[in-house]
Amino acid sequence: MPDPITRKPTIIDVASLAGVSIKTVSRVINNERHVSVDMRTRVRQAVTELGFEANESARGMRSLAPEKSYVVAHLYGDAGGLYTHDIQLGLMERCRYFGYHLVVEELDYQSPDVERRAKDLVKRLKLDGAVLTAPLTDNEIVLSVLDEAGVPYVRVSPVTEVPHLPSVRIDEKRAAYQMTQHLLTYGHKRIAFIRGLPNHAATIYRFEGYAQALKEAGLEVDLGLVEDGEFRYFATIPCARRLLERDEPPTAIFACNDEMAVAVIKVAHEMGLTLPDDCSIVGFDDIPTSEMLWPSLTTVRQPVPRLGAMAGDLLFTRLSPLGTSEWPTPVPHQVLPHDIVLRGSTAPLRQP
Amino acid sequence: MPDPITRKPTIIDVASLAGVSIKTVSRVINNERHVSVDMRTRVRQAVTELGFEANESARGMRSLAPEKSYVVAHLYGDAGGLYTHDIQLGLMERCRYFGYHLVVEELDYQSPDVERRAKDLVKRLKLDGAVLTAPLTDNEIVLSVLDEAGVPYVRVSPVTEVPHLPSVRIDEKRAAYQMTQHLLTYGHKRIAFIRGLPNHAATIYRFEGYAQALKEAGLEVDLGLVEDGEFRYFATIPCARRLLERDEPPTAIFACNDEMAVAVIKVAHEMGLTLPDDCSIVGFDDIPTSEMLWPSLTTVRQPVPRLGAMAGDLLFTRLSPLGTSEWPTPVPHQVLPHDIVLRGSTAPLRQP
DNA sequence: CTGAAAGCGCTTACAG
DNA sequence: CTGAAAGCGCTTACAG
Repeated sequence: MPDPITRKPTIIDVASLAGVSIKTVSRVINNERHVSVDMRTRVRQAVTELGFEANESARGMRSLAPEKSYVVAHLYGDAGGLYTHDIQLGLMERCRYFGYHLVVEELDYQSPDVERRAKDLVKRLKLDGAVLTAPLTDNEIVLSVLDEAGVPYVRVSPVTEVPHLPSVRIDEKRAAYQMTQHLLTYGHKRIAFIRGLPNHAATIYRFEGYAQALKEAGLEVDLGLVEDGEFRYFATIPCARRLLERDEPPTAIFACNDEMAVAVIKVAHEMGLTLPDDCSIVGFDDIPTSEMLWPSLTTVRQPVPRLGAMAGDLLFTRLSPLGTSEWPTPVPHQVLPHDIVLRGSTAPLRQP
Repeated sequence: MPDPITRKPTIIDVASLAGVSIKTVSRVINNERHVSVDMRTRVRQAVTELGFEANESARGMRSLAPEKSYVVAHLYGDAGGLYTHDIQLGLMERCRYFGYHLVVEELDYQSPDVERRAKDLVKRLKLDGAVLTAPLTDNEIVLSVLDEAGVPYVRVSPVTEVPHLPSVRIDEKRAAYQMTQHLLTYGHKRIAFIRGLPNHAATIYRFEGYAQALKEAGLEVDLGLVEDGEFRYFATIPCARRLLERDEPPTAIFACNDEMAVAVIKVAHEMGLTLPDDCSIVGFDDIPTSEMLWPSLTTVRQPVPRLGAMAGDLLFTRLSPLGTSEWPTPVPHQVLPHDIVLRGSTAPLRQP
């Protein structure tokens, strides 16, 4: 017989110390009803005295209700960027509040690896839930892995809204429409647009808003003024150069995220242009850098950490003990407000 | 008897289908030796035919060797910042390579909460390992929780090196020394220094390098030229203003991270100073913004993602099947190389 | 190389 | 309100 001091105490040790059956111990540690106060006290005391901790494996073997893992995942598809980090910041804050832990997983949506990795994640960690950001929000493989495993998830800014899948986003199209109107109001007519990666709501709807504003102003989208910057600084440098070196350069440039707008400002500086007089430049997101620049950047403020926090709130409300393990009806589709932040990088069109 | 189609298949189902004992099935699925090829094939076939998956709870109940979780954590103490994100970027890449998942946890080291949260994390997720960044690297509570749970960890840029605890860092002091020398070579003598948060190696050793370079040049540290910017942009704005509005303003400012240097540049612009002629400004880290600025920032390039990746490599090498569950001897203390990146924000001292 | 039996630490289902 | 017994799906230790 092993030394009782070295062995981890079991429910049997607790029962014999408290002088009750193991079933009673089980009832107490699981907070079941129908236990007398006396029993409860004696068991509680024995538990603390022995430092007893229930063996989760043994529990998991018999329990019908699978034990909650208290782990949720943020699944994202694009390596870097402040966007990802800010979503995590907001989500993390809610995780802490609700007592969950956050696992972050970058899934390469173009690789055959996705399915294996997603499945491994779900199985190994027994995920209680997930938050998806672009472009995984619309990735059929990832969604079906989660669906099959019964893992509830919230999509942040999906391309396609699906009625029964909760989502959180801003009104991308309207924001881009308003920003374009701001430029039009300043008298600009030759307004270039720099797109991000395809398959992102941020690219698709922002471009739509831009196009609609032009159209309503009686202007046409000039595809010669549309470039693809992949959301990234370095990819945007040549785009900005092409635009600004045209015979008739645009008088305003709308980059559909701030990182790309920063690249445009840099190129303009290098070319010796005076900002914002020679060219108005606007971005989208309001990353911290935008305010730090000179001139500081006119942009759309998207409450990114709040998007993450809101996604967490939806998830944790459903996962709470009171939750019905169903999404509420109607399924939530939150649209958070954005702001048009006017700063130093835009100015009225200079008269020729 | 339940419908065999709805029930998850067990080792018994596999055994009876394959016509062997459950023990043989156990041997095959655990890749033990001493099983004939014939048996092995029959069992394998039955496993795939039934879609059998071992029940981890049942396994965990008997197994002596605790099952690996394939989860490691990045524990950090300060909310935001690109540094944290870049560490994760590098670490994540190694996680993927070695087949691990990454949980990120922000622990408020000033709250009594830390211990409870750290313990919950270790227990719930059965962490296989952890990577710590400042200021948790030197937090006794967190370290002891990990030690007691037997979770191996790697510290990134700890304040105090401990021989038996692996670490990864750059030579902060030498880098700051070199950067200060760069300013001295340009003829600067009134060089201000902006510190970050206390308890960070980044604050302590960078200041030491600065002080040593001054001393060797026969100069003294003027505490009137030392400010505390908490590593953050907004906290640094008033510091920069105080410095630049002095009767005898510094001719150069060394901010001990880039975010603070960016704030200095912003304030200088707002005051109408010409950069770098009126004031040379340097930072530390080489965040992406530094290159995007105008003028772009002279700084120390710290390979942050590589620090994260290296921490991961140390951890995963120890966790690998071949690992001895001990750190190698001698315990690794990696010092990665840094670069002094000269850009547009520094210039020789203008002769009065 | 293979198998029959015991038992891990709990929860379930049933009886009182 | 309490308990005695069975059994979850595996691995361990032992026997052949």
